[in-house]
Amino acid sequence: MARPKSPHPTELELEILKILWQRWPLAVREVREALAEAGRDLAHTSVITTLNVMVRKKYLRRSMQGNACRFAPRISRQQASQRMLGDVVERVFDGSAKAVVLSLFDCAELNPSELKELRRLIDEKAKEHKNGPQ
Amino acid sequence: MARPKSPHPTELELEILKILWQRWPLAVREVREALAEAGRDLAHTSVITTLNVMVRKKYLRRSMQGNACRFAPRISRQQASQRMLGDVVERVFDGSAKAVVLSLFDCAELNPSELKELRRLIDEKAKEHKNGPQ
DNA sequence: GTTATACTTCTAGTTAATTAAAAGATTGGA
DNA sequence: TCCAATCTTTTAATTAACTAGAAGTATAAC
Repeated sequence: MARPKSPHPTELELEILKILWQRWPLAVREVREALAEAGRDLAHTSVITTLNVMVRKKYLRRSMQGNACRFAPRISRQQASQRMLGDVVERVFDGSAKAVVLSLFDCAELNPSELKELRRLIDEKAKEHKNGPQ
Repeated sequence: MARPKSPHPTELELEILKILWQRWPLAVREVREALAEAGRDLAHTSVITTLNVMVRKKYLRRSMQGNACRFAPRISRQQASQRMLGDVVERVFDGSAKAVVLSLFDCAELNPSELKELRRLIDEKAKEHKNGPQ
């Protein structure tokens, strides 16, 4: 076997998805401009190549508008985030949500109001559990 | 620019780190056996190559025992996990711990006792905040 | 002393990811 | 009509990751 392909959007692919999650469908030129604004200055052809790869991977959908292509996301932000987090939870933390939260305390500096917010989220989830998932 | 190198241990590298976090230092043969037990059956030379790459990347330390090499981790499990999670938090969730926890609810099925445990963790963290970090 | 064993280093082949030049196609104006 | 602009497709170069054969070295066995 050789280099295995990433099961998730790569760095550049994620940048592109973030752009398209905000606004779609976009022409290549528009994607390129947004990337440049985000500090990623690529040749037009580089952007096309990457977009077409992402279509092959089913991250994007491609449609034609005249002679130009337009691209739209095929996976939602929630879907992608959840899969990427789930992968880290499994692979790195062996599935332990507790370990994740503990690590989160260290890597994201949380102020008291954010902690309060988190507790509220958990209480809500616990209540939902008691009443059965809707 | 070409393919950028991963800022984190790759899949295989993480598998190896997990083995060495449990028990170290290990000879190549021992690492190979542990990998095989985990379902990853590699040639002896493949294991050496990877281990040496990991030394170059400073993930491992190499020492000699007679004519054989022995390898030990140079980064802790906590360090690695935190960096990998932190990266996902930044890149995927734009730094929002709240979004991470919400996603965690969906990707890790949490039973009521686990939720209770999580709340305890948060309360503890909040208290620590009130008293100032030690 | 030669041979088998156990280890290493060296070399190299494969695919994914990133980048972009070269070339081809279409359209709109001068 | 032909040229310029604007797209695309095709081709290809580079590096990381993964894998392992070939060859070299040293130790142990007979």
